[in-house]
Amino acid sequence: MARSQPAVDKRRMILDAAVRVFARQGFHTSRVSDVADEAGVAYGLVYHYFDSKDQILDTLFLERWDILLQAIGEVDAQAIPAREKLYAIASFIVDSYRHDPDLMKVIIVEVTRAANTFGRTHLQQIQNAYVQIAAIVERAQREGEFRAGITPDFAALAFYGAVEQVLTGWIFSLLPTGDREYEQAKALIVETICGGLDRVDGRPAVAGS
Amino acid sequence: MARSQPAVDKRRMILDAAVRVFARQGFHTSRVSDVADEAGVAYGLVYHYFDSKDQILDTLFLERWDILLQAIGEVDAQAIPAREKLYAIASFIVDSYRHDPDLMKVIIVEVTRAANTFGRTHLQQIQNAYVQIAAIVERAQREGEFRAGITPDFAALAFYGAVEQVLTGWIFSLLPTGDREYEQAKALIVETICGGLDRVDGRPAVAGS
DNA sequence: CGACCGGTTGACTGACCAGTCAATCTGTCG
DNA sequence: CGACAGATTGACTGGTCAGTCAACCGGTCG
Repeated sequence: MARSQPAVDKRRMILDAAVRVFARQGFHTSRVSDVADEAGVAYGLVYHYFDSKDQILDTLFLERWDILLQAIGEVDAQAIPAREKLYAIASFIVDSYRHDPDLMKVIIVEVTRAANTFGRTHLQQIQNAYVQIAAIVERAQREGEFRAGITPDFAALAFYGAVEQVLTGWIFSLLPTGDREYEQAKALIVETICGGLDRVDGRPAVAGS
Repeated sequence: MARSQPAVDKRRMILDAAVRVFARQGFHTSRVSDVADEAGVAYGLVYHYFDSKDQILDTLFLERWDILLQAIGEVDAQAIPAREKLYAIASFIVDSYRHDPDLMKVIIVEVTRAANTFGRTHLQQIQNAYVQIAAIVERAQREGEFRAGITPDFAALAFYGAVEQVLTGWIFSLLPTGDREYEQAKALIVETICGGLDRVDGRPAVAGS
């Protein structure tokens, strides 16, 4: 068996296995032994690399959320309309789901939407995303792209809420999945939040797919 | 001690105690003995009235969700614009929170947002709400009040997502609470989802409080 | 009074599982 | 080689609770 000097990264294998197990069974019905088995590793090794079962989930969440926050920051740094910024953020999150649905499922279901369990610990981190989105809205209002009257905090909540709700719909098979659906969702999220549902004379309807 | 023939309703006392305990500690860190103690009742009596700890939560959820579904149905039966229907639904949910924050916290945090635990069992029931909201949107589109192009399912998701996200904000103190805030939230949810964030010439900004 | 019964009690049990730890393995370096 | 260090193993322990159950209580009825 070809293996490099430091051997295969067992820590990484445990994290990857944990994603699969947590996605399949849910965090709190997963036993540490399930994760060890899935990783093909002895029970005790999990505790060589992690202090606790919780810490595994913390690690998964923080790794990914940092990437998200950084992506939002980069989007915001570009000189493009706010609507396009929101589209880029929705895209990033949707594509994250497309690329690794199990990981996103775990993060959303077990952390983000579980605010009284793990979310509690990471509330600050989660809120960072809202704050960044609110800043985008606030600037767009100041510059006249978005109308005033809707508080930026609120708009951020609604935007993030829509994104999370759509992912949740995919996760629990309430919505069809697929490349077409992913692209359509990005467009519809932005179109709903920015354009609204109201019919406004002279404003064209959204183009189909 | 004055007590009527059938004695005080111990079953109800257990349910009410459960709401307080689950809201305070979260469902899965609450012990059945915590609920019994809070209700001032012996441990075993809980199992006289309920088959399991889970069934207590199921009961709380179903009781309340039925009321919500019925309220949505009644709203939809009225001959008023869709925008007002959505406002009435948002009002109902927000007022439910105002009236009994602990109960709504438990329902949202432990059931609605916990789709892989309890939500799984009640997915159908939860989805009923989406379906009813989508029907409102669909009709409004057919009648020209809402523009076409945004699928009703999607609009329902975004609307419900915004409401749930706001409640979550209150529950975890990310948003200020209070009568003013509740009224403002109702208006802003509807204004965001129906009116959108975009500035549209000739459309007035939202009035303040 | 005495039998009966639903409501009520709380000690107890059985299962489960996170986390520990002593032993073993593997590789490296002098 | 031999000794040391870090990686790896998995049996075991301690604590936690959900759910059970045998006993008890207080009212009702014949």
